[in-house]
Amino acid sequence: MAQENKKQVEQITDMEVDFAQWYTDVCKKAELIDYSSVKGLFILRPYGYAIWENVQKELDSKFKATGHENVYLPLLIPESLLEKEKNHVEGFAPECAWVTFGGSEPLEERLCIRPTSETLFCEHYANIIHSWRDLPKLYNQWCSVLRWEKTSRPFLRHREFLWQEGHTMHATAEEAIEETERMLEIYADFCENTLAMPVVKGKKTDKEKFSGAEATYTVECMMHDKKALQGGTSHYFGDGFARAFDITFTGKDNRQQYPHQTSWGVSTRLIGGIIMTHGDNNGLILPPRIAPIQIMVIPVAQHKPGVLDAAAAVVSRLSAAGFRVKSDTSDQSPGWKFAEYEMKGVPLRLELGPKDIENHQCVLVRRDNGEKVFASLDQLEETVSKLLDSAHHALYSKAKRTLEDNTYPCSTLEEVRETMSARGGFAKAMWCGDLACEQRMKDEAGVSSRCIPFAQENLGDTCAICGKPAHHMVYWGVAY
RNA sequence: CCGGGUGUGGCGAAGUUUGGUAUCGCGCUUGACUGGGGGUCAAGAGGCCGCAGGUUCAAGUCCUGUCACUCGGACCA
Repeated sequence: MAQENKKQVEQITDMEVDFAQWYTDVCKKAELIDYSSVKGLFILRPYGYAIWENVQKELDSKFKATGHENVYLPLLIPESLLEKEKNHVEGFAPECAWVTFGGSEPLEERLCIRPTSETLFCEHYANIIHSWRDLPKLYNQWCSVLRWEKTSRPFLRHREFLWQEGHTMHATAEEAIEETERMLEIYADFCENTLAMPVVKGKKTDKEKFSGAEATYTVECMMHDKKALQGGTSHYFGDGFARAFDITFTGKDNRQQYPHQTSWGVSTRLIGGIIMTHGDNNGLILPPRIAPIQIMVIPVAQHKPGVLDAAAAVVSRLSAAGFRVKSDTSDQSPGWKFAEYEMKGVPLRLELGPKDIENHQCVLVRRDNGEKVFASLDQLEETVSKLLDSAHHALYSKAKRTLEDNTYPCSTLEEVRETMSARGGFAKAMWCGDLACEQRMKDEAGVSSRCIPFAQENLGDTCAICGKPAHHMVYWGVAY
């Protein structure tokens, strides 16, 4: 019954032919995105935005469940404020956009359109944190930020993008580190259990860590083209920003001290990850737990008496059971509708025609594997629930296999270079910890360090690059 | 930012070499027949040829500039 090998959608370039073009085609044809008149600023169309709304809904409830509160800080940052933390401003200044006029009057101080809000949070925290009783502060904000990137691509690199940024302050370093790890765990859980995207959890090297952070943690995913995409990051700042912004509190011991800080975020880039992790040559494949429409009901021979009523009844039943369900009662042919919702990645299609109604059944077809089943209308809710669940697990396992099958242990730089140029994917190799070696890996093998995984393996005692004693096993790869 | 490619109804293209009435397919609108994998027929609508200058009697076509998209690189989370 499976039809996964049959090409149904001709407007989408095959990913084997041109992966970048396939990706762009899917974004456009599935109506996730449109271009605007300014480079790098994209329009999120209803279907694309709906995916983001589901991301927000899921994550927001996880944040709230772990004690975080939502806030909203301003869009603009005075230059003097941005400059307070040296490393931070060095990292972001090259890609800031500036407001220099208010109406027709030049401003006395130019204002940066936020590329991230650490500085704003710090300024605010300096005002509201005075005592150990004021800690911890667990804030999050959903907003957009602006970074003047030189090249842009739908979801993967926007100049303006939507994200959430959590910013927290803690009395001790231990607490802050714990928070950093907790949030990374939430991201990992969300990627795997909601988006069906397996991750490699780990720590960034100093070279790859966030500007101004003491440590950056990441979840790394692998795309269909075997390149890496960072799913989310969580940073530990120590008290560096607190010192720069003069944030102090009086401890239980009546001593003035600096609080310890974290920040963490995910962005609409995750949507690009979903597309490139699960999609195929017929278009998008959405994991059921994030899909805006989980079940599309397609009435067949809908002009015949009773068909539309039966379809509406199925929609209200499934909707009452908590599923996200729609029906397409337009006068397009059923075949057209099949292709359309396949392209849009709807996880489950429900066909309902006169023959089905007569037999008190419907036809259910899974998007991920094309499997078709005839299901009695009696246990419809249970059947649908099981199918969506299996689809989630199948997508996860498939992606997990891709990740594992394309991760290669390597013992020398030369081996990394050969493996990466021949097959792509991730290389795992031992590393001494020197920036020079990391740089050589980039220059000579074309890969950057993705992370130092929490799950360390001992592949040898010496650095794959210089041969000196190794301290870490690192995942290397080409990143988006 | 550097290098290559591309901008012509909503989409995909031809036309540019050699300047001379704006073309084709899909889609769209209306109607009829259809309907279990992108249906058939008929009649219609829709274009400042990316934008701005210039050359010319005449510019989609030639020249200059500019913007955007795209591929590769550099930069970047």
